[in-house]
Amino acid sequence: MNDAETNLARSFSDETHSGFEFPELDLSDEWMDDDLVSAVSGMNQSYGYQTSDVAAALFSGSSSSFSHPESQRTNASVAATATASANNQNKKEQKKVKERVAFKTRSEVEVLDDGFKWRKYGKKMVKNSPHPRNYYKCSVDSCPVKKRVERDRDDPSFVITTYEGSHNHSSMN
DNA sequence: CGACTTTGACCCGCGC
DNA sequence: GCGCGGGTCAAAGTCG
Repeated sequence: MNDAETNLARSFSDETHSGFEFPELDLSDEWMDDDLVSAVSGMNQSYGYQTSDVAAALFSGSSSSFSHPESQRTNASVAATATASANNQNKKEQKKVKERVAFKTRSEVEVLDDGFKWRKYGKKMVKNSPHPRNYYKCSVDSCPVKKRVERDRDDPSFVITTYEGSHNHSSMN
């Protein structure tokens, strides 16, 4: 882990950021699954924004209801687009009830501190991208949450983080 | 010394 | 049925 990132992330929530560029949150089909897909984009900061608020809200409220006051302060812009799953309860939704939440964040490091501890368990090269994709699991005892991190194909300064499942616990302790 | 990364192999679903 | 792409396992290595 990186202490510098952690400290930055922790202290970031106290600052006030206003120069927030919101570069056209495009939900491409690549990561638009048939499940719930939400997207967070933004941060003119290269890294160190506070994702724990976002993550906490998502993990507690299951991605549709996102009215967390903290998230506004952190400039996390959320587009809760349940578009794909709105009229698509054909086949997948009956089998897979796992919620899937995708973030697209501007960052130069892919391991962002969201308040949880992650254990990497895999790395793969993806076909449509020159960048690898990393697979993480929550390292807390019997927590089923998985996380997938990859870089944007044509904008490597963006990182796409996909959470899957919800935590059993409040934090990493 | 324990917890975590790394990395190739294995597995599985899907399209041809 | 086979090959490919994506996801996971697990043994060995690394780090604190």
